[in-house]
Amino acid sequence: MANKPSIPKGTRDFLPEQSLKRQFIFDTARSIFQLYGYQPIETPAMENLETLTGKYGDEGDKLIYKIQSGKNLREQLGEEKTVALDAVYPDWLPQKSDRALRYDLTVPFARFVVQNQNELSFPFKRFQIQPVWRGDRPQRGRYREFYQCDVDVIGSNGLLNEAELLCIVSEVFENLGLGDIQIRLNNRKILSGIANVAGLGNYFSEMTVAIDKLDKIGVEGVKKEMIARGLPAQGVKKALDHISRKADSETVLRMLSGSLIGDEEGQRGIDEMRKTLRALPEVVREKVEIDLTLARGLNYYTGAIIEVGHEKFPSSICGGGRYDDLTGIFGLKDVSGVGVSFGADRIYDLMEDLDLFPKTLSASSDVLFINFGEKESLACMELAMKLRSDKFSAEVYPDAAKMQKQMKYANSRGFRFVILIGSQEMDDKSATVKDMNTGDQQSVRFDDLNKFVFDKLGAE
RNA sequence: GUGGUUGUAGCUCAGUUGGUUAGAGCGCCUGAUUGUGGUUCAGGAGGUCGUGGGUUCGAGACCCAUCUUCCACCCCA
Repeated sequence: MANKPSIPKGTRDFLPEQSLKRQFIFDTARSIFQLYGYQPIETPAMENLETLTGKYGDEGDKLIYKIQSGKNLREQLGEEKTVALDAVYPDWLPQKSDRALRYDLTVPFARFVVQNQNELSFPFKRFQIQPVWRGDRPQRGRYREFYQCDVDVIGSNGLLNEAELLCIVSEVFENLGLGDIQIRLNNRKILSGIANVAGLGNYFSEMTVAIDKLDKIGVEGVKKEMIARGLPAQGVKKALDHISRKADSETVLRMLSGSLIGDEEGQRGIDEMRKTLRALPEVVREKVEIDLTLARGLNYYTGAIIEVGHEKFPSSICGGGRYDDLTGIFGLKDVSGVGVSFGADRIYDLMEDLDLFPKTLSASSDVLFINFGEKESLACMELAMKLRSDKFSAEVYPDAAKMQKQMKYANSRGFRFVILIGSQEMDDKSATVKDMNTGDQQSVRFDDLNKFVFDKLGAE
């Protein structure tokens, strides 16, 4: 082998054991999504570049993976003519890119809805479990290729949707064994109201970016950052006074309602928040906390914003919100949506740290037939088929390899039973069945094999 | 994108101020046990020290570049 093969930075291979754990997360999410009536869809890994650009903010745009496609100018013009141009624009000529790998599942979903609107009935509830790509620097919990599990409902303004999504969030994590998460809820309209009242209406995005770091760098840190970004000091102080209030949600909302008098948008936000909370079943409501510092960078959110964190994990493991006009960009007006996205890979890392995956996931097969030669192995093929008809997993070792090698394979793969059928057993029409846990072995008639395995496995 | 960090056997890691032939544990292979794994014992294979340059009589170690790992920032699932 000349050079060791490798994979791109920030991507990973998954061994069977890891893959099973990942499947567990996907399966858990999928079953909850379906329980709430969401339907699966899939979209292509790549989108036209123009579909994605401008949707994620300046920072996001930089992280979109562009795919070189179409004919670049060098090919069109020929090597000779490009030499001069090359000197002036060194990275312009070779790059012609009009496609890109998807950055998330929400924007492609908006595109999907617009494109397929005639086939869908609204409100349309879908889920989607697929990989996305970001040209980020890899770090713990951040990869360049990772899976998102998205649930969205589009074509409905009702706040019952927000409530339902919070229920889903709660149930998915409960089912994964991650009951001790923090679900934080905020509303962009409230933030907007605070900005207006504080006289920071023109600095909305600067303000949100800064206050989002409040739990990390503290009030003073945020103040410094906002002033460094050029916000008027007076407004900064005012805004921070509103935001850094701590109390139970009803009290916070009442106080906010007082301070945002006269600001229509802010009042609407408060009202939405109230209605959302009121719609939550008690078991879910007690897990949701209002966090006025929650901002979220994605600029398409217009109402509720949701984020889920865990104290043992540095970044959010799930997030989402309401977007009033994402489809508008693609030509379909007045269709509002809400959704959340579960970061499967971050959830995986966290669950691995906390040792939360069920032990039974290390799925081992039930039965291995030792291969003693052609004639014997053919009998094994028949018996294996019969075992599988009763849903026992069974394999026949493919080569008549040394016994020791076959037994070692059985051991490392974790088979529960090894079945030996050599010339002796062929004559007797009964198999030697070895229990790999105890080491015991006994003779079982071919006809009684299924029942034997059933009794043994059923007893545990 | 900015700053730092890591890379030695299949895996986890030792390797002194630069100095002969680069080590350990685990795993793997062979045998004790030619129809019995996991335990035990004996033996064995496996490394151009991430890659490419450079300094030096001499580089796994020092310098530069590049790739990769992890971390902080930015941002985010």
